[in-house]
Amino acid sequence: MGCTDIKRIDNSRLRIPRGYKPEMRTDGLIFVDSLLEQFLEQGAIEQVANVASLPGIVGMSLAMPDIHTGYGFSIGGVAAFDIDEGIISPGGVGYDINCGVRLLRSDLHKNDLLPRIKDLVEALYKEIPAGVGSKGRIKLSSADERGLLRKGAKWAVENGYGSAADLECIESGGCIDGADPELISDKAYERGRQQQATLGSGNHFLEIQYVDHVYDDAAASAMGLREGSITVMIHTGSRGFGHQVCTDYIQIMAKAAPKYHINLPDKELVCAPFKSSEARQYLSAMRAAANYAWANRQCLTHWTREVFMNYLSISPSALGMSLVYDVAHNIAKVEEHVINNKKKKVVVHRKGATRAFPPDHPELPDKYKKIGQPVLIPGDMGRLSFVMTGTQQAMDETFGSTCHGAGRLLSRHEAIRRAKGRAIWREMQDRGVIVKSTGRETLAEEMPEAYKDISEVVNVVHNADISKKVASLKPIGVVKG
DNA sequence: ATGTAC
Repeated sequence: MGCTDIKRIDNSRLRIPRGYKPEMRTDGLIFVDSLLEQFLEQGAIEQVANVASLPGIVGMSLAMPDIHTGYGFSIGGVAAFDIDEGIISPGGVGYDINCGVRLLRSDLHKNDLLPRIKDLVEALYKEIPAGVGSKGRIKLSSADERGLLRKGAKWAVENGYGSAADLECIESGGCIDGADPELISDKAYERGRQQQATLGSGNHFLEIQYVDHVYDDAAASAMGLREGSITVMIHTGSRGFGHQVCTDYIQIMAKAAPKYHINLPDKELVCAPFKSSEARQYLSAMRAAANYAWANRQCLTHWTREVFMNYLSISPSALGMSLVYDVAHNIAKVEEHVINNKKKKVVVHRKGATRAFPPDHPELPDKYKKIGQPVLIPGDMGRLSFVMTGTQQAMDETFGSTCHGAGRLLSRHEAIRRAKGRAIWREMQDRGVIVKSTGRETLAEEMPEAYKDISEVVNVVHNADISKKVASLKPIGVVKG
């Protein structure tokens, strides 16, 4: 009827019109089909609308099909703001700054590994520190840590963790410029010093998988993926370090919003004008946390290769474990996008969303110029994960972004309640997945039924053409926090 | 996600 009703545009898109809430400056757009629409939370819709009311928003307030309610901004949200008139908001990035995923391919076949998978998972579990508050194997001095914050994965490679070739296959080369170690609190330094090169907890994991199905031969071949070949996926972020940075800057920005007369529909949306000193400081600290996460995934990669080589008694070349790609799922970046036929710099917030740049984009390494940026989308530990590629449609419609995962279906609490009296590890084993975790509660929170079906989520973004399916990956061994 | 409430 009126211009205040949510309206389905097509099979993949739902519009939240500007009139839905009086303070909205632009429309909201949620990528969901009618199947996933039934799981759409009212709170998440409100959050998309709230983000649409922030100053300087460019284009629409967007959300991906894995949307759910988060801190201020929904998880699965994408929003871009004008450099001159817009804002930056820590809630638009989230607490786990540069939580992200990397995928390693190998020359192993699943048949090489299946008979010995249990011991291999045990071996990985022994070498990869995991769990809440777990401490790392690397002893960092404060000076080391400052270098790491500036250099990210480059620091890891310089210190013997992996090779220079790895860096080419990481978003932003695994090192984002403009990180400032001076803007980090002592508390963050202390947490970060102990936790570098650890997996963490919750939905973070290290997973041994095999390529289940190839949808796009050319793209899969460019990534070195063949049906049956073994891959490893690592999902982790900036641990307590990024959490502390977010906490510190939410406090700082709580004062900034009233100072700059920004009207907030929800106080969790605390932000500051992009050009303000508070915003510049947050951006520099956030970049340090992003680099921390890239170093983290790089160090864990090194140990993963070591465990595989030692366990199988094979050489690096026989293993062939190279990095396919590494993406950030929680980050704010200054990027150039075409808006109304004009190139414009904007600050893109991706919170539970993946960059999905198209073929020929200058930020892509040569080997992916033809196919577009690899997009890595982890599912739950029982079903599948997906590899996709970025598209021009994403560039035109979503600031070069797509979904990031399955999205929770049950709250952690509800999942634990439903898992009472069950042995999730055994249920997983019966499904052909060997799982090793620090605690049974983590397994309960992370059991497959706690998540939406990743295949349904991926179908929406594939059909909307904001990324294209390349391959599905089936888990066979999982290390969890 | 998180020294899962300073």
